[in-house]
Amino acid sequence: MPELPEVETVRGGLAPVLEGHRLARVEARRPNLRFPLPENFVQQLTGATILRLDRRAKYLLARLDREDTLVMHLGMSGRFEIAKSREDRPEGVERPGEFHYAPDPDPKHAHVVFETEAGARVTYYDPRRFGYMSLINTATLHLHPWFAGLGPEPLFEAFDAAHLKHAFAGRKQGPKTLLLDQRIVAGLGNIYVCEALNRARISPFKAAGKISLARLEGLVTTIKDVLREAIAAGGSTLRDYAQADGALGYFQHRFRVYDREGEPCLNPGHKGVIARKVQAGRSTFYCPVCQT
DNA sequence: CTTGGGTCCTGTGCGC
DNA sequence: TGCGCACAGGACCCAA
Repeated sequence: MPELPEVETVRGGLAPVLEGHRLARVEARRPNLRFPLPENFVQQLTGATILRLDRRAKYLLARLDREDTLVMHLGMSGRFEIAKSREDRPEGVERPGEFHYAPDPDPKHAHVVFETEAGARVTYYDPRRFGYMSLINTATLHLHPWFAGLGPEPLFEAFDAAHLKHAFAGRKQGPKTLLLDQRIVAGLGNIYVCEALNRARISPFKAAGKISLARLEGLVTTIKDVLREAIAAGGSTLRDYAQADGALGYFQHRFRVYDREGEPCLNPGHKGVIARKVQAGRSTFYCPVCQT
């Protein structure tokens, strides 16, 4: 799924049509995504104004002029699309508040629909339905199980080598596995962890507790670099991820290891070939030669 | 506490 | 062309 750069890209795409806008109509086309939607989901959201759209880890947070925040997670295959209301209404038809949209291209997986008073329709699609949404009291959001244990944002200063040193201390698992743990750092996923470790030339399998502080400094730098580059590129479009406006991210063209098994390592100075191994149930792509 | 494995759900792409 | 299997961006839960 969408990892931090993709969620950040989605946030940026949705913000112009949602921030400061009132929801005129909300539709839940099924009672559950991964989890049941709140009983009063549609009722709570209808008429609410989205004050601001934020991101924490891989969660999108729509701050409402209500007690609750709309929390959304895209899971593996979640995606938003924005449809603007059509300008070409039939001649003479003037019905304020009634908008016309092009037919939904994928109605089978369109699970939640938001329409603003200004006439933007935001549809949430999620074939695998690993994504989820909920309404959570804003004042106690940080205490909610989804948020209470989250590690620092990787692009914030609090995420540094000292933090990793502490989090990795005594751990025998590889840094690959631990960096996927949202309690250690929040927002990384399989792709960007593989990419960062290759750039830092650190083995995904090395006991994390034995990585020197100096190499952790390098790792922190590459993590921040790869995330910033990916955000600038609009994220990575693999199978079904797209930006909210339908545009495709293009960071996938800059992958150095992810999904490149058998191809040459791009780090200079050697002729290593990218390998794939399953680690903790997930594919790890790495260069066996330069990642030590 | 750490670690590995299974699970949710559906779609796609590959080899035969 | 059809079929079965492996695999997919996440994260929780449980047992050892």
